[in-house]
Amino acid sequence: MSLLSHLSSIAGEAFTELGLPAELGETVPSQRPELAQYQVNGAMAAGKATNQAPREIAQKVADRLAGHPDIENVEVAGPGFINITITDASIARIAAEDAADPYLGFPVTSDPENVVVDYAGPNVAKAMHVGHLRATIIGDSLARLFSFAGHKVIRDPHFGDWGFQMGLLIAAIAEEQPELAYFDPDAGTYPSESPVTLDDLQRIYPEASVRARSDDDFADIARQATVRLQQGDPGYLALWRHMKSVSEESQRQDFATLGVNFDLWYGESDVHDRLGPLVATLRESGVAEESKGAIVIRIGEDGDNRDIPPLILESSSGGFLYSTTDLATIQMRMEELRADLVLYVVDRRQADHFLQIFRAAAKAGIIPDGTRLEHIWFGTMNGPDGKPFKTREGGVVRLSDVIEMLTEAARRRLDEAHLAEDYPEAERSSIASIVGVAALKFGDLINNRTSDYVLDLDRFTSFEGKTGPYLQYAAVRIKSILRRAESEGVEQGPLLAPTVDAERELMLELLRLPDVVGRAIALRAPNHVAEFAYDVAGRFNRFYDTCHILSEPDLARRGSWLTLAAWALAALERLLDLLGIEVPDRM
RNA sequence: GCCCUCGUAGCUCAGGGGAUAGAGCACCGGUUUCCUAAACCGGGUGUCGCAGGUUCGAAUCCUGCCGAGGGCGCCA
Repeated sequence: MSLLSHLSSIAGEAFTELGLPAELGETVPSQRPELAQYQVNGAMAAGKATNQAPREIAQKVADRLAGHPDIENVEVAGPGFINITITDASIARIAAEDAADPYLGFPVTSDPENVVVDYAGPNVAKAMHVGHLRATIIGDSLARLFSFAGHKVIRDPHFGDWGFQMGLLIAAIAEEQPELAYFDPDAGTYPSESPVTLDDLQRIYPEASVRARSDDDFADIARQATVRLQQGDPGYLALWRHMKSVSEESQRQDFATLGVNFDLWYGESDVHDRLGPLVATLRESGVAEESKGAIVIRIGEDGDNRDIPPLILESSSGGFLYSTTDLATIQMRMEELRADLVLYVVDRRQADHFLQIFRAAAKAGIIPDGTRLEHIWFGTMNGPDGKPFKTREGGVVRLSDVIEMLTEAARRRLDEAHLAEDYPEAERSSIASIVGVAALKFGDLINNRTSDYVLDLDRFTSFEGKTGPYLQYAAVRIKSILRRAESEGVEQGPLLAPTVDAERELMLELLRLPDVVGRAIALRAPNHVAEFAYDVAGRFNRFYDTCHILSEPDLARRGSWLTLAAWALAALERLLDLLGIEVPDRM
């Protein structure tokens, strides 16, 4: 259960008895741990509302709380803070409940929803690069959080495979290699081998993209190619399949390295059959209209503080765009997936795009009441110069290169510190990989989603202090104790009321889990989980230093400590899992 | 030009209208016959960009200004 809601309801009752709203009893962890464990601030707000002295109200509430069996001490301080310390017995009692609960006290929802998480956003012709990193690991963590909370989560990377970028690629390839069968209207059959590699595509696409901006003729050819592809030209489709599959192959590998899995692997092209009918219907109903040769939905509303451009469904050359497929994808997610909530984990720069899409979807009547579409935006990951992370040559940094760099750093750490020297080679390299990925994910997820931050490789590869490996190390230490306990026949016992500070503080920390996870979900903010996991690991490390479990002579105490360690491990592993971080058995 | 986001310790960043604004790194010192030292303990730093406002109370909410980044019709 949530200890804070338990305390809030006790305090709320005290306020109710005074004829005041129960919400005033909201209890939070104390900001002054040397004074108390928890605090209630409602008396000050009540004082204002009822024109009474806040301290008097606080005192009346405190008097009522003082009689509660769970409360050890209650004091009024300052302008009207109510400071609460709970009894060690009640800590142990609630701790025992949470420790035995597979959900660690978190109240799983009784009303599961279908939650679609749209994240990662891989594209044809692009290997995953560091720009995809945040979307991938934030999205993955959010998917894990909603799943833990009991919702039905559908993860879809929403592969970008159907827009103008395809026309650009086809046009550029046609120019470079006009002899290919794909461009011969009479070919009929096409090679089974791709004519291009991912490296080719990564070279061709940026070139074509830049060129189209200044070369109008080329841009026109690319637009026409887009339309021809979308209309089903067999040669273009055959080439498109090759480009799609070489891109996908490398991306799937990167996702596998990161431990990220999807439930669907849909792309823009999968809603292709919906595009024409959707646009036609919207024209008929008057939602969409022609403007400057294109078909658009005007989405401006009264009260807007600026002009918001219309959503373009069909370009003047007749091609469908990103916006069209996105709108059709919403329709598909409503009809086929029955989505109640869709989270778009996409960077901040696309805020206007999603504003347009969401408004258009509402205007088009394709989202039922009660369904929420949310753009979960995040800031940029920058290099040490404060600008988006690039190689020294100015190119994008491949995600696989970053992962490799971190894995190597973890490997060096093992070698230099003479760690794990007697482990088999396969295990050593597995540890290096797990630790490297943890450093990467934690280093990102510890930041507030909405901040830009600097990816400092020195910091990411230090593996000390507030890092992923720090958390893994704490978990590994517990695993080691539990292994030894088992081999020595030492058994876990019932949790006793804590007697030493380090023990009590670890318990109180672990009791926060339900509230922290709930808050992370409500705010769609994995950094709360990351921060909390760090706090738990820190508390455990202090406990580990202070209380030597296996040599404890008091057997009941030893059993209780072992249970506490097992609980801390379960919490750490769960929290790290919510961040998408694995824990090795030893490191 | 309009709009959005951000500005907190030397650096990188947390921070939920509440008390004395916190971590990590860096720097200095200490801890290992004991469950993994990737650990633990101690040491000090702030005009919370600036100026107003709301509030019993503001890093947090509002307004203006300064600075940085981003977005603004057929790219995604």
